[in-house]
Amino acid sequence: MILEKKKVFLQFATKRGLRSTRQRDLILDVFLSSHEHLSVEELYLKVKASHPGVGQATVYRTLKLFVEAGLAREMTLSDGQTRYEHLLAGEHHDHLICTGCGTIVEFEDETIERVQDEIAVRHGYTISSHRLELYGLCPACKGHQR
Amino acid sequence: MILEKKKVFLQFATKRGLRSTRQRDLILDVFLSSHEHLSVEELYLKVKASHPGVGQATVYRTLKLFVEAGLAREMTLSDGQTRYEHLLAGEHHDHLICTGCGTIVEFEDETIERVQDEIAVRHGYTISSHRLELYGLCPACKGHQR
DNA sequence: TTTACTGTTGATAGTCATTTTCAAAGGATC
DNA sequence: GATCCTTTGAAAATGACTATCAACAGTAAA
Repeated sequence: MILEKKKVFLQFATKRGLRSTRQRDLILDVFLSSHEHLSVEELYLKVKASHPGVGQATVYRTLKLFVEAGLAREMTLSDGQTRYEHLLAGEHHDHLICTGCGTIVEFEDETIERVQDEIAVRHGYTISSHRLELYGLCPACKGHQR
Repeated sequence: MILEKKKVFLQFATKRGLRSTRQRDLILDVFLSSHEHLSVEELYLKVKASHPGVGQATVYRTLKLFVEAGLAREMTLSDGQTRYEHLLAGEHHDHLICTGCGTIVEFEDETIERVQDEIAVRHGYTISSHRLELYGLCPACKGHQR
């Protein structure tokens, strides 16, 4: 699974004439081995923890490459930080975000996808992507409420 | 309709002990008379066109007041600019955004709203708001494609 | 209407995330 | 290993937005 993705990036790099460097390998490892929706800063800190020499500009640059390679998806929530999440081939999912603790749950719903297509057709649009975020309180945070 | 909204703002201002100033009246006029999804910068330019003395900090501040007054909604697309759109009482709508020319179409769909609620319940969440954006090419831009 | 009080404004400096710049370092190819 | 040219790290630059603060202007009482 991780190997699979490494191969994808390798192929992408080859096709684009990119060089293979320690930094890119390292950042890819850290990215692939984390399952959260990491912000660039968080990822940078993780990388720096094991390899202090890596600059954050490199992390920014490399994450953009992952997006181009189809390995990652950029997501901008309303907190002003760009996050990157794993993207499995052909997969689409949306997010349920807790406004209390920030927990993000992923979900997928076929009905919504279908209705979206209908709406697009009705307006003559051809959809290339979409973004759906539901904001609210998760079970735990509801409990803590006064 | 516009008068109605002005009254809403007036009431809000009174309740909050805000003073009525030329700048706020002006910015409200410009905001209410534009039907697009304006970014702060765009609105600032419109305001400045007729009244060059107004500072952009005031535009930023005033738009936030409109949100608090329930007249406007903040929306952040992926272009890094905050936009403000009109908000009618109790109304919810989503956006269809052309990746070619940036045109934004609003739509509302009851099925999607209902499915969203179901999903939230399934995960034990209580939804307070949501955001749905569909990105794609509008009919005009599809035509221009090579 | 004048005065005194206090909210508001505009200019500017500050912040924060992200991008650009550029010299030095390091892959890749011969 | 020499050469070429991409990549890197540090720091400066950018862009959107926010905070600061002295000057200004509503407002309500005198």
